[in-house]
Amino acid sequence: MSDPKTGVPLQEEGDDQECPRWRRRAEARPGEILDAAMEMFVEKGFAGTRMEEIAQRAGVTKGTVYLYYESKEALFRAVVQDNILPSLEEGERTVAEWTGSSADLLAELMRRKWQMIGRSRLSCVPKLMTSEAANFPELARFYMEEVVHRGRRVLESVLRRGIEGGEFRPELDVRTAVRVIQSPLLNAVTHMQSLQRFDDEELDFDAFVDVAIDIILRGIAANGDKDGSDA
Amino acid sequence: MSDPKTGVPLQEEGDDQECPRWRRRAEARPGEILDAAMEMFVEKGFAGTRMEEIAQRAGVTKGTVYLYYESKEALFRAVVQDNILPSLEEGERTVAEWTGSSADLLAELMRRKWQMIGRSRLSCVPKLMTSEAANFPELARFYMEEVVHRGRRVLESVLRRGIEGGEFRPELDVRTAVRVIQSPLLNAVTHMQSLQRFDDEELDFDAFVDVAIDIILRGIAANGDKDGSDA
Amino acid sequence: MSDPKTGVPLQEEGDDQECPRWRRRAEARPGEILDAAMEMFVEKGFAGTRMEEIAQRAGVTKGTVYLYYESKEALFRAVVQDNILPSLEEGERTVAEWTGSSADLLAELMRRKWQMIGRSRLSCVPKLMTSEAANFPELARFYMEEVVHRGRRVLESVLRRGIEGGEFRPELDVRTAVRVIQSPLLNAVTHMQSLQRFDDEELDFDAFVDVAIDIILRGIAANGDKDGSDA
Amino acid sequence: MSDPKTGVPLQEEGDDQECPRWRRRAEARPGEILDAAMEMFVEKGFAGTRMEEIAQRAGVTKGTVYLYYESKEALFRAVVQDNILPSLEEGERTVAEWTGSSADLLAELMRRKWQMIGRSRLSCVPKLMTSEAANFPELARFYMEEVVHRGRRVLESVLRRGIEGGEFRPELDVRTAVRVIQSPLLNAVTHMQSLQRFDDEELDFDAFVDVAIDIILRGIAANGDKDGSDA
DNA sequence: AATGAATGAGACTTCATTCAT
DNA sequence: GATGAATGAAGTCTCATTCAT
Repeated sequence: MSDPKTGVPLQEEGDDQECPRWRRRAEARPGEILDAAMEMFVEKGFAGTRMEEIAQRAGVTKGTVYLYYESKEALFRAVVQDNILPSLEEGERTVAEWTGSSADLLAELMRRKWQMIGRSRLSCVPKLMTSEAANFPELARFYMEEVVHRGRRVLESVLRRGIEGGEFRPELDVRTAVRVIQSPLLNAVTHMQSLQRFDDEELDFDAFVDVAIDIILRGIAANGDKDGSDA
Repeated sequence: MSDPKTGVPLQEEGDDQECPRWRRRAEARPGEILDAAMEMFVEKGFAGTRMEEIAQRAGVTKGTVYLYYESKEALFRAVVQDNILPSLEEGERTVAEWTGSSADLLAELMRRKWQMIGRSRLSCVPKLMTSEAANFPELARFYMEEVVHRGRRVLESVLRRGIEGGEFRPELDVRTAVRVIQSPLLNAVTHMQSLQRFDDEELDFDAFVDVAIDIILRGIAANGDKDGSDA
Repeated sequence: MSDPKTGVPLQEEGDDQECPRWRRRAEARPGEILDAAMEMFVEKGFAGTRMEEIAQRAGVTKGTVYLYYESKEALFRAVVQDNILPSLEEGERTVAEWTGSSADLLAELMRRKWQMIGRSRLSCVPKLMTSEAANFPELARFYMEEVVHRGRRVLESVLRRGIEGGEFRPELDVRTAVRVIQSPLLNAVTHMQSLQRFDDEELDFDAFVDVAIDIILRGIAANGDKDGSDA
Repeated sequence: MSDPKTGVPLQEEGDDQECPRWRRRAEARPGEILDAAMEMFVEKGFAGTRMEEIAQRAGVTKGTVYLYYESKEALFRAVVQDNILPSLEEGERTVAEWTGSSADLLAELMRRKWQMIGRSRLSCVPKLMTSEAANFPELARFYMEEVVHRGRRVLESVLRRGIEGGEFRPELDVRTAVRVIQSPLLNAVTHMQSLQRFDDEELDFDAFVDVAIDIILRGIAANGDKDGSDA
């Protein structure tokens, strides 16, 4: 969780003990504002969003937003950071604990990521960072290092493990392959947050993930083995 | 080409007849302005870009921009449309005329698209439309129909042809597979236009396209045939 | 004393009769708030001071200030009036009762005024009125009449008495001379409240008063007598 | 002259050569705005003045002010600096070149200062700096050093010269006396800029200066000589 | 065709004031 | 009596757009 006031990451302070009734509502505020801001930023972009719209959508007035976030920029940073942080270690743990085949691990990672992204607020981040990178260079660097690079490392380790186990083709250029493998999900999420509503050809996202897994696993499988994770 | 003044698609008007010497230079203006606008819009987004920055980058003053484009919105529409239109029929012609294998056709299409996109101004469009869709709904619909859907139709026809010819797996869900297949390139282009500069892990785009083609062709190949287009 | 609520001058109302124990502390509040307000107004000016700063400095919260003063303006008026009123008749009494020489009386008045001003809260008033006159015309008129003009009358009477007694030069333009005579102290007080802290050349205010008295008394002394009050 | 944009002192640039007709007006703008700002700042203080009022008084609109001054603060700094700078060396030159008596020199300096201050825009500075010192500490320091201290040095040198020449009393505490001597004029100027309009007792400023000179010169004169500069 | 001074609507932000607790 | 969350009017500043030259 980041400090609502500045948007800077923050370690826990244990000051939640005594809490008058009427603060309950107050403490929910930053969350409501954050959600409203996220939706607006995704829809209209940072510069295209008015603070008043965010306030309205959160059910408060302009001034109230400033009680919790000291500027529009701080609010944007908070949207990105608060939505990223909870999901950071997720994938790394799964890989470390996995005992099955590498193909199954890869499939599992993609499905899980899909679930997490698709149904949580994390899904806004790739679209936001793509759109606003140049306007928030600090944040962009943070995102690249703590999210993108870390995500790549995880996938690379899975690929190497699969190659060593003879599951995946040994001649694969691991670093490049990882980027290819990430593409379908990344694309789907971004599309969902922007052009989706103008696309009259609907997409069954669960089916999409299955097809992506299928094609990728066949695409990287070693010779004799062309079974994807779901026959 | 769209009418510089309104940014609305336009069929040729034969009004170039009388053309004093000094208009030559003048007619180069819209192009310079368009390029400058494209760069700024990609970098900072529509709302985040100031007309004066565009003018400066184009080497003119603010007022001059308004001689050619009647508003900031018209300029944005012109950037998108003028960069889209030239490439529209491209793929369709290639498919219609192709006589080789479907796998080779698919690989050729991807490489060609890459060349076109990677080296032309078209590459800005996916990023722009992703970021600004909600702010330009008309344009978004136009883009979805005339570019995205048409592009899908082309790839679908290639897949069907490959399936009929026994090259690709018959059980493929064609419409979904198309979206998976498009992802790597789409992703690469978008990344290039936004987060790339914050990514210290460089990427050899030509290699990336080859790996993507390789994985995809293997991923969709029918049983006995797992050769990608370049062994 | 002015009514804390409105800042309007007020004759005593006998409403202090019933007074529970816990009001004791509460009745100290206006004083603390008034002092805090005075300091802030002197430092930052009326418009430049925030109610919250005043509250903080007084050790209460914003809401509490409004329990005692109905608006920021009322608080400002109270600062000025409450600091002026106690000192109003002071000088007049001294003159009426004086039996010594006029030169000594003048010196005594200046020293006493200095003591009163220099060490009391009255010293903020000239600076405040100089800075905010145009924003508080009512108050400015009140100040001019009840303080400035009354002060001039007092000094004029001293001068006239000295002239009649042959101590001071008879050709003196009394009304103008009074203003000259007032200048050094007025200036010192104002300087103390504003630029003093940026002045690295310190000033011994007691010595300053002595020098001022010395120069002035010599400056206005009649022929044979050029002794200041302190030889 | 300070750079209109930032308010920072500036050395001359000789770029006035070719000047289209319509720039004439434009180049007068900063001056008009500066005058308007000066009047408003003196009247209402820095925080109490609205940019729109300044614009209106200068006969332009809000936006225009920002073409010439990048912020309200920069405008304030420009008001102070542009009004101070022209008068800086003035007094020092007079003293250096003087050949008459020290008493006459002192009287001349005071009269000249009065003329300069009383009739020029410089007169606003003492009031502004007194009121806003705490809000513009940089400027306050600049003012103290370049104006106040320099002014004191000049007067001190005159006093010392008079003492050495036997005109003024040798036991004078020069540094303190200087402050006493400066008071009347300083006070008059400040009063004129603030409380004057609420003071129904008018003051003949020229007479005031004469009386001040008279009292001061007698006040500091050595024994036998009690002639002011004007018998 | 080109300029750049000027405009003014509109955005971000602040802060005096209110009020439920 | 005291609090501090909430409000919304008002102020600073920006920038798309216009227009005289």
